[in-house]
Amino acid sequence: MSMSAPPLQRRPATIKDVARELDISVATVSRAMSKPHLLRPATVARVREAVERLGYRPNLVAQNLKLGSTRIIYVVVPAMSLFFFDVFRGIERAALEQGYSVVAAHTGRDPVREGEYFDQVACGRADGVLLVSSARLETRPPHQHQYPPTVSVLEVDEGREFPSVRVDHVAAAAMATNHLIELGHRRIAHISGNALAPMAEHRRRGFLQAMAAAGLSTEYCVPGEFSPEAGQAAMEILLARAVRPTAVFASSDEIAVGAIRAIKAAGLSVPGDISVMGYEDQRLSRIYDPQISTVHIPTFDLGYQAMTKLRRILAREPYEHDVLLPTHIVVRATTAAPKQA
Amino acid sequence: MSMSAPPLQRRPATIKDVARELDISVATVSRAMSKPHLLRPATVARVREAVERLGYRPNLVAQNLKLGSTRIIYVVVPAMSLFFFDVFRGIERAALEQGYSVVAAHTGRDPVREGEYFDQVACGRADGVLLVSSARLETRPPHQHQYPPTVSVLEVDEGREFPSVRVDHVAAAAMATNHLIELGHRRIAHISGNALAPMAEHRRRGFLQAMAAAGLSTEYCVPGEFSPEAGQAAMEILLARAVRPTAVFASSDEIAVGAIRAIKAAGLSVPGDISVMGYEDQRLSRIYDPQISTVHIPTFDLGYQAMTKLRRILAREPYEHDVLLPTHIVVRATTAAPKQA
DNA sequence: TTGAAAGCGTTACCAC
DNA sequence: GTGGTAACGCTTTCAA
Repeated sequence: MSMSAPPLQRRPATIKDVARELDISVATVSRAMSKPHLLRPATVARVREAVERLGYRPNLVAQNLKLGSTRIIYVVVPAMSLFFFDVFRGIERAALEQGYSVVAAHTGRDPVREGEYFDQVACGRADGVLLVSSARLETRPPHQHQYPPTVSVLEVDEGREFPSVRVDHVAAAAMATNHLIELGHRRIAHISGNALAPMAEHRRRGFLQAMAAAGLSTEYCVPGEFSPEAGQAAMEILLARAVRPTAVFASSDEIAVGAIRAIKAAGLSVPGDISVMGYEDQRLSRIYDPQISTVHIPTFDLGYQAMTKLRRILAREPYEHDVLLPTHIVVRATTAAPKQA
Repeated sequence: MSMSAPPLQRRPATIKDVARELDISVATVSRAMSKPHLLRPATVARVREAVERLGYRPNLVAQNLKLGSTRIIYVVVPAMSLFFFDVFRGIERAALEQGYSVVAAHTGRDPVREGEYFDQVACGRADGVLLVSSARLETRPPHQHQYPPTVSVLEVDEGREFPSVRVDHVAAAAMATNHLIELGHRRIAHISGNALAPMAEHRRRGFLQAMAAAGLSTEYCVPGEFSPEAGQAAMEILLARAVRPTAVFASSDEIAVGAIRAIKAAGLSVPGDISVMGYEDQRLSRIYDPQISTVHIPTFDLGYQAMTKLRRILAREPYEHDVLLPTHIVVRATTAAPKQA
């Protein structure tokens, strides 16, 4: 095995090196870089040449320290799923337009790591955070001291009450449940998402409300996780019941995929024997065979508007605290009226 | 619409505030934070209390400037796909163990943005970069001055020759093609990935080599992109041929999904009429119905080992320049012998 | 065990 | 137009 020696890394050139090289002051070099209109064009040209020759790049860390701003935004995401990355795309677009850089900080739904990223930003690493959903309040470690400018995306953050751009998951989940009820279903199951995710809780709540309003039993409500595997396992449990449900509202499209697998594996058909409703309208729900009926969440816009709001906050412009975006149902091939009404 | 006023943000406490509060020197406060063993326990306790009370957090930017290190790694990813995020998970795990923070920087396969992230790191924003695949050489803007410590993951970066941890995509793609050949297929198609992605090019090359070695025609090799939509469109073109292929090697699982959709839509069956081979072994290939035969790429290990290597480089320890990890074929439900041999 | 002060690489104010 | 220099918030050497 051939080992390489560590590469010799010469010290990067600083503003002083450039100034010394040209026998001018560092102030002039600095101005040539950021405010060239204040200088004689000839001077700017000389500096540019020397900068090129020495390979000088301004040290961003020093710049940040002096300026007190980084123009970086941390996007804190609980998990790496395509759903969250659709939100991220919207954020990225807005950031690009507004002169910010964004980086994604992944927490794996761990409140401790979430706290660490908040700390980094509070300590000057970035100007603000976009919190894409988050951990449950009760699982969080006690009292962070002071939060950096933050906007919640996709979901309110109960307890901290950050400004938000979100959808009403309770209402949207109720809407999905009502779609099933209106088709004529009475025994409707729900497979929920991760116990720690507030979004999962809110979707479950919407299901319970809609069922209660229709006077239906909620005995088919089972816990799950945001993954096809968990969806499949939960559905298998549901199928083992003496009296099976005729429809299931899954807390996400991924869960729906798992549920459909389980139903097919049991020799039943979708939606012939059992209807399946997803949530999120991920690309997966359009691609899957059969295509999945689901609830559309305007992920891109959510991200775009959240970043825009954060910019306003940082610029100390007025903003609306809580912004709600609309959702709607997308009926595809996995929901239909029950066989025997 | 109710507008909130900008929140009044009091200046965060600095080390000086704490020192003044206790009438001690900033040096002592600094030591109490990072080298408490050098101080009288009573002093440390007093400082701790004041820090708590004032809500002081050391400014990381200032710390970084002084120390010349951030302990942050930028993970530069070309696209937000689950495939890349499996790699990211491995990186994260290693970083956690080794005391680094990682953030994901997304380029959307844009060489300009890739360059910007490199610049940020070269200017001190992070200690190094993990380049997960990258843009093609010819599409890159000319001469960046000096690269920060970088490790290529998943693929070599031709032209810049960073140390790497990767797989041999040419060999792996040839392996996949040979699987189809060994099953008895002769008219084998290939749908390739994004033209700008080196990985797509290498997989295509592997296909061409294997076909040439078997003396088979490569007339069914068509361009595509790493998405189900592109896979579907490409497959439709292939199906319109006078003589159809009996098997197709897709450059990714996502492309395979699209191809399968097109085949089914044409009233044909997989693998009865046409076999489909994927690549990457994403979770999708296990979840899809039918489950997709594919090439397994050890994404997690790739990420883990790349981060470990980068740590060695930063610590100026010796390391192996180019590390190759093995791949293998996973035969599932989409490949079989052709109908009429 | 603690304090004074230099210095990390910038920017911006105040002179000239 | 350009230069000198203080300051951003921290760590660390040197002295005491």
